[in-house]
Amino acid sequence: MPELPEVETYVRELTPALHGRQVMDAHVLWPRTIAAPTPEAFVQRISGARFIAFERRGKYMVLGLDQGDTLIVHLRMTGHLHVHPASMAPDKHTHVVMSLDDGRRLDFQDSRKFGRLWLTRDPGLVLAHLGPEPLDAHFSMAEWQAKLAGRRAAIKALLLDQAIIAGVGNIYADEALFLAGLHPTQRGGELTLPQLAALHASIQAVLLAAIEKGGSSLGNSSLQNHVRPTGAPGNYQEAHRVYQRTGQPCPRCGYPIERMVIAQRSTHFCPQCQRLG
DNA sequence: ATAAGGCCCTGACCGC
DNA sequence: TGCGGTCAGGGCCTTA
Repeated sequence: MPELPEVETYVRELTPALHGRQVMDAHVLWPRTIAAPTPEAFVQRISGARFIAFERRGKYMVLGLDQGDTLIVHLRMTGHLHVHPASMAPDKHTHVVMSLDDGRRLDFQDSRKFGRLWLTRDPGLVLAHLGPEPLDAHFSMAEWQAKLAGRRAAIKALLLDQAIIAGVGNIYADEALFLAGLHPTQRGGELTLPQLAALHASIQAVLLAAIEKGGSSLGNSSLQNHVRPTGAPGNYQEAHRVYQRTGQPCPRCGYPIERMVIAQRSTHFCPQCQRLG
């Protein structure tokens, strides 16, 4: 559930905490968390490396190190990356710990264990499958149109496809479709030019507004899906118009929000404001 | 090439 | 109170 706005918030807030910090030592407590290289090689190569660059690509954090490696982090559903005092005991869902040269510790914790870390000299290889960045100035209508042309799958499913557009997940797909007034089962390839333009604009608007609020924080306790590096939650969940608001009145017309399943994902929409056709 | 379904995981929640 | 079953969900993998 951390999607583009949540990951962007992470990268922005981790930058001042990690910039110039050196990893002194690392431990892997759940080996499958390390996608590549082997956990042993991961520990060896990250020890001694210094964080010098901080970027986001889609839902990936891309943290550049000074010895040629890049640490790539994907939080998936419930992953967290936090800087703690070294004296603080890691919680039970902590799978990777990295001791820093300032007496603090960078912990990766993830109750669902779906999150992954890569250490690579070629980040482009890990990120090669990703489609355009929705907030990039180069994300044009022409490219958007081309990506969806001929596609017969539901637009909701296509919005979740990271090769079509990078960084949109279940929350922001539902919110963008509502803003654009599009029914989630509409086939992607059958959208008209005005509909494509409305969706293109809605995706950008909803992502920017969510970044402004530090992302959306949902769930509770150990299933909290997004807590900022500072420990604060995001606030955008209060602005959700349809996501997880089944039965509540549509903010535009008052009709109850409905829920359906598309591509095995719960989908929330207003049947009045988002009509097929 | 595209689409659809399974899988990885575990905490929350429900019914008994 | 406790137990078993079901669900959620991103993205990779397999199958059609």
